[in-house]
Amino acid sequence: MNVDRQSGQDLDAPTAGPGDGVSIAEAARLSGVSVHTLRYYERSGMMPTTPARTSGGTRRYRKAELEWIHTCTKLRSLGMSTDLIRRYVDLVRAGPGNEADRLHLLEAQRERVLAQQAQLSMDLEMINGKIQTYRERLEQGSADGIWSVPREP
Amino acid sequence: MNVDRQSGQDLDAPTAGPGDGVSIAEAARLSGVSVHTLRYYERSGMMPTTPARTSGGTRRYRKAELEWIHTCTKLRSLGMSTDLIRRYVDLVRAGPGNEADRLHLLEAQRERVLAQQAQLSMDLEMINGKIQTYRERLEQGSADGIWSVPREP
DNA sequence: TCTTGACTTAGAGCGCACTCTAGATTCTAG
DNA sequence: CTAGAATCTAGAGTGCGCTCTAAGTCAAGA
Repeated sequence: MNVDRQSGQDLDAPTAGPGDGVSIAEAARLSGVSVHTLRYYERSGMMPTTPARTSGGTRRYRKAELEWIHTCTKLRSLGMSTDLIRRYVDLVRAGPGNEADRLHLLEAQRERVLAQQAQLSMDLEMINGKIQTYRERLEQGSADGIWSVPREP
Repeated sequence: MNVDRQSGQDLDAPTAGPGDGVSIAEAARLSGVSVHTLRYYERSGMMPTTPARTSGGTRRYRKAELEWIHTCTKLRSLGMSTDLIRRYVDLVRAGPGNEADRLHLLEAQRERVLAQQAQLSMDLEMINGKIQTYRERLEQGSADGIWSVPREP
C-alpha cells in the first residue's frame, strides 16, 4: 500500500472517504508550494484531476494530484507559462487522441529551455570576464577602467 | 574615429555638441531595447553615466552609455534584478574603492545562474522523459497512462 | 461537547519590470 | 520658415504569477 509517512493516509484509495488522501497543508508540505498556490492552480484550470472532497468539502490530495503538482512545479521552473500549462492540461482532460499536440507543447518548451541555456552560457562568459578583471585589478589594488566614472580633467 | 554606421555620429566626442552621440531611437535600435526602457533605466538609477543632452534637452547616447546598456541587458537576461543592478550602479558611481563589493555582487549573481543552470538541466530530464514516452506511445498509437484522466469503471 | 486550528470561497492586492499616455517641446527635411 | 516626426516628463497602466484577506465552515483533540 502507498502511504504518506507523515499523515499515514492511503494515497491510492479509490473513493473520497474521510481518511483518504492528504490535506491541502500536507500536500503543500510534500510539494513545496503554498496552499494558496495549490488552490490557485486548481481554480485556474491547471489540474488535470482535482482532489477529492470530504463530505464537508475539504480537499483530499491523492497520488494522481500529488504527482501532477510535482510535474507542474518542474514545468513552471522550466519557464513554462501558466497559460501553456493550462493548454496542456486541457489536452490531458480531453482524453486520448491528442497526444501529438501534447508532445508538441512539451517539445516547444524544451526548445525554449535549450535556447535559454545557450543564452545563459553566453552571458555568463561576460560576467565571468568582469569577475576575472575585478580580481586581477584587486590584486593590483586598483579597479579603474572597468566601469568607473571618468573624471573631468 | 569610432562612428555609428547608421547615424554617422562620433560616439567618442567629449562634449555634448549638437552632432555628438546618437538619438534615443538609434540607441534603442543598437541595443535592442525600447526607448521607453532606456528612459526607465535612466530615471530609475540604472545608468552609471547618463547620456549627454543637446541644448534643447534631447538625449545623446555615446560609447560609455551604449556599452553599459549592452552589459545591463546581459545582466538582466542572467536574471539579475533591477534592484541589484541599481546597487551595482551605485557602487560604480561612488567611484574607486569598493571593487570588492562590486565583485561580490557579480559573484553572487554567477552563483545564482549556476544554480539555475543545474536546476534547468535536472528538470529538463523530466520533460525529456515525457517527450520520449509520448513518442514511443505515439509509435504504438496510444498514450494512455502518461497523464490521461482515468475513466470511472 | 467544546475549542482551537485548519479549511472554504470569491475576490482584492502585490511586486516586478516594463510599457504606454498626454500634452508640451524640439528636431529636421523641404 | 514650416510641417511633421521625434523627443521630453511625470505619472498611470499592464501582465504575470502568485499571495493574501474576510467571513464564514469544518475537523479533531481534550
